[in-house]
Amino acid sequence: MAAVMTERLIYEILSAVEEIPEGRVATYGQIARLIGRDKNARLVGKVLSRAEYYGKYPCHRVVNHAGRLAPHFPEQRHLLEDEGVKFRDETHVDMKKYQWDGT
DNA sequence: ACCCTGACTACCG
DNA sequence: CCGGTAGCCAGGG
Repeated sequence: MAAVMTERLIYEILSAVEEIPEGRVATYGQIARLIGRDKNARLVGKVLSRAEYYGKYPCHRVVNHAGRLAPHFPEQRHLLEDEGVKFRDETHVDMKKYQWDGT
């Protein structure tokens, strides 16, 4: 049963990620909140780290609360810049301007 | 059940 | 939004 719940969790997380508009970014906490699990931000990260295994989703549009890019995901910056997202430095997205409002 | 781990976060300072 | 600290909770061994 625990496995079943995980599968549903994965589905919910990926569905939420799929809603992030192009050129916008969301935080792990935001995604967790969207699926009604605001305490499970870390789990969101875990699922996204394996997202490519489940299918293709815009996981590059998810960053941490400070706009920091995900580790072990070198292409993330390039993918975001291609959508017009500006960076304040090598590793941080300008959250003030590009964080998705959830609508 | 216990312990460790992590693509996290809220809270200082 | 930097750095350190302390909660957090599902997974895997």
